[in-house]
Amino acid sequence: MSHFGRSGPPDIRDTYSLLVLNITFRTTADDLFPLFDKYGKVVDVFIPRDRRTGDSRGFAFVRYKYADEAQKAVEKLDGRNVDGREIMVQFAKYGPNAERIHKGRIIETSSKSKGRSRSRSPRPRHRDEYRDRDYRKRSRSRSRGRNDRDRYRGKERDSRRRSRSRSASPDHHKDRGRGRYDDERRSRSRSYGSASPARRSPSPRGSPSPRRTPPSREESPVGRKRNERSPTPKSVSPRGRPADSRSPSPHNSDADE
DNA sequence: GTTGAGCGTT
Repeated sequence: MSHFGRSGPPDIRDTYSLLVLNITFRTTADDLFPLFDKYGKVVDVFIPRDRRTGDSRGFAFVRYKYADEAQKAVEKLDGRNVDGREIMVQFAKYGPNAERIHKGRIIETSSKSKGRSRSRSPRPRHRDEYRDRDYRKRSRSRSRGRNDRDRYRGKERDSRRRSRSRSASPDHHKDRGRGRYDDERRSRSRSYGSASPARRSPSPRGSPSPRRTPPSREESPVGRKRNERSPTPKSVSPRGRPADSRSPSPHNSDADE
C-alpha cells in the first residue's frame, strides 16, 4: 500500500525516517517519491491513511538511506510547495514501534532492553487525560478528531438511535443508503453497549427525583407532531372511514407511547 | 465535496 514492499516496512536497519507534514490530503507517496528521490536515495515512502475511509492523514514518512541525503532533503524540501501546499520536512521523532529515533535513525531500544518502564513518551498520546489543559489547543483545530470524531459519532448515534427505537418507529422508516457503514456502526454500538449497558443519564449523585428532561423539551414536540399529523381522527377521514373502525381503543395512543 | 495539528504500515 503506497509503498514499494507490499509487506510492511522493507528494511529499517539503517534508514533515516523523515516526517513530511502539511501535505495535501490528495498528495500520495508516488508524488513525494520523485521529489524526495531527487535529493537522495529514498528507501520507502509511506503515507498513513485512514483504514476506514482510506484518505491520507495529511503527512507522510520518507525513509532515506543516508542521513546526509535526508538532511539535505529536509533543508531543500522543507517549505517546498507541493500540490499547492507548503510541506514541512523534518526528522521523525518516533518509529512505528514507538522506538526512539535519533536524527531520523531508529535506535533499537526494545532489542536490548525489553523493559519499557522508562518513559518513552515525551509527548502525551492520549488527549483525554490532558484535555483539561489541551482543550485550548483543541479549540483551534477541529479536524484533529479523526479518531475522536468517530467515537463521538458512534456514541451519539448509538444513543440517539436507541432512544428513537423506544420512542418512535425507527426501523419502520426507510433505508437512507448507509451501506456497510451501518454494519460497522452497529457492531461498534453493540460493543459499547456491552461495556456500558445504559449510560444515558450521567447523574452520579443527582436528586432522587429522576428528572429526565430538565428543559422539558423532549416529548412536547413529539406529542405535538403526532397531533398535527392526526389532529382529528374522527373529523378528518379522507377515505370516509371513521377512526373508530381503525382504532377501537381511543387509549391506544397512550399505550403506544 | 469539507478538514490542517501531528509521528507510521505487514
